[in-house]
Amino acid sequence: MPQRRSSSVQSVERAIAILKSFSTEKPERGVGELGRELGLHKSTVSRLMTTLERGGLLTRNPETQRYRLGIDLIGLAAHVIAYADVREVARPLLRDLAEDCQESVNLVVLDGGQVVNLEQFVPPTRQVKNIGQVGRRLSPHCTAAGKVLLAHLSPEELDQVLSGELERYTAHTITDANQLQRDLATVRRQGYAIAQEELEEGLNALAAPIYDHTGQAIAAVGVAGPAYRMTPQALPQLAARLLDATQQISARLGYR
Amino acid sequence: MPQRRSSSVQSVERAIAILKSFSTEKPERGVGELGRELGLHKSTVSRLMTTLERGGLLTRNPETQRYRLGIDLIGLAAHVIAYADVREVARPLLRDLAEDCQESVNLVVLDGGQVVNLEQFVPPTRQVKNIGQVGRRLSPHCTAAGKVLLAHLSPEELDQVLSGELERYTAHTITDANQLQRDLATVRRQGYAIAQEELEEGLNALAAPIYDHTGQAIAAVGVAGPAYRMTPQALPQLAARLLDATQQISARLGYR
DNA sequence: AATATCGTTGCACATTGAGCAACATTTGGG
DNA sequence: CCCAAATGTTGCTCAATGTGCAACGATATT
Repeated sequence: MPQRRSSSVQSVERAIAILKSFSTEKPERGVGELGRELGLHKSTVSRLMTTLERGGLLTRNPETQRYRLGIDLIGLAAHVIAYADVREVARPLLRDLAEDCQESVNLVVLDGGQVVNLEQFVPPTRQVKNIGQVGRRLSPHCTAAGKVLLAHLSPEELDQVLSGELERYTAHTITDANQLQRDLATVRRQGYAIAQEELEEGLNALAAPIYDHTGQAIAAVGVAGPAYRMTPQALPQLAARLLDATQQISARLGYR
Repeated sequence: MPQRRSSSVQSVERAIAILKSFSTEKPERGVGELGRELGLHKSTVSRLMTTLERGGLLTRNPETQRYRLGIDLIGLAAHVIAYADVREVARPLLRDLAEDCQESVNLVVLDGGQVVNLEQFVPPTRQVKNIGQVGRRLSPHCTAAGKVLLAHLSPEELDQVLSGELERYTAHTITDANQLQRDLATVRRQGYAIAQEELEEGLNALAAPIYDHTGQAIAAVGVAGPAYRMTPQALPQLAARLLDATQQISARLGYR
């Protein structure tokens, strides 16, 4: 009696696991390889992948016989409405922001208590090219953008999100709920958030909210860079530039 | 004996059908509604959708109880490597192109013998906002961009694609394979394709190829607009501007 | 209040999916 | 050059799993 999780469809669960096993590091995957990783028989994986391929969610590289994520995912992603407008509106402004600041800029939202990266812009000169970051999920308490979004939740929603442990990532991560609450109050007051090496040593970030026409903070924009460039002295200027961008975006979404 | 299609997983097929049932017109869907549409029992659909939600491919609107496509699809789409570079490189240039031409611009690729829209840019002034077009599939023979891509296939691949009927959409649709072959030769010669009301009455289009560093035509850019604006007299100028953009993109991808 | 519509859940059956093993291919090494 | 190891696909078989049914609780509509 395999502890059947209430009303879930096993094969679909597995199919999703297969889709999610692809990443920037592993953009192409084989049947046997995945079978081992997921603890499934290769025949099972083979059939699941064949089905996904028929559905357009996977394509196969005719040379290597291995699979890649399929183009139809792009169509599906395009219909993820929730934030389609924001992305569309924000894109050009964030591109400029990234260029002006010469730091990488992210557009994120809160989903299921986590911060999800919708879009990333890296300044054209720095050829870092970490496009794979899009879709990445992070804890909100250690991210500037996460703190911005938390700061705009209702007390109940916030409690919900903070009910669990606050995981420690670095020496500077805020792991105490009360301290975080105080920090969020500051964020609300000054209109933007700062995170100094709270997620990763040597990584600082700034973030500000985007409001839609109803006044809801639906997304946040973060600017992140190495601590030696994003010094306490440099932050005010960057923050001003950031707020300029986010306020424009909010305005174009009908805010105020 | 339900004619079981060789080694496909039924529940996964159905899950994919559910995902694909979302569209710009129907961005939110309910269990019963979908059950009727797909000919499945609501309990079945309920369980499938619950599973998809757990996997992040669906979200539910807490107010209406209905489902939407989930944010994780954005992450998956971001890992569809095949054309990630092209999109990234092409975006700013195509935005400018759309603005200059004051027509809508599309970035498309060929997949499974069909033309798939990867990205669409509508000139900012015209608030048409048909973002839903992304992911749409069209027949190649009646599209300017489709003809560009067909023109760059090997003879065998081309035969493969043209093996079926050429469906007629308007009086101008090319439905004769030989005539199409001649048209494709013209496309190859002049470096771009024209489609005048071949897909839709009153809709004209231009398209040109994008080459990657290996010299392969991996994508095409189309400019489409109403026939009364995209007149035969206006086309040469537009084509020049289009080719300028596509050549720049190709160059940035390492072509030549 | 009464009725319709919604989505979820326990139950029971058999359909469907998964493991096994054999197969056809390809790859790499000795 | 051939053997060995790994690849992915397919018939077969059994039972685990997914599905339809029906009953339920919640909302919405009249």
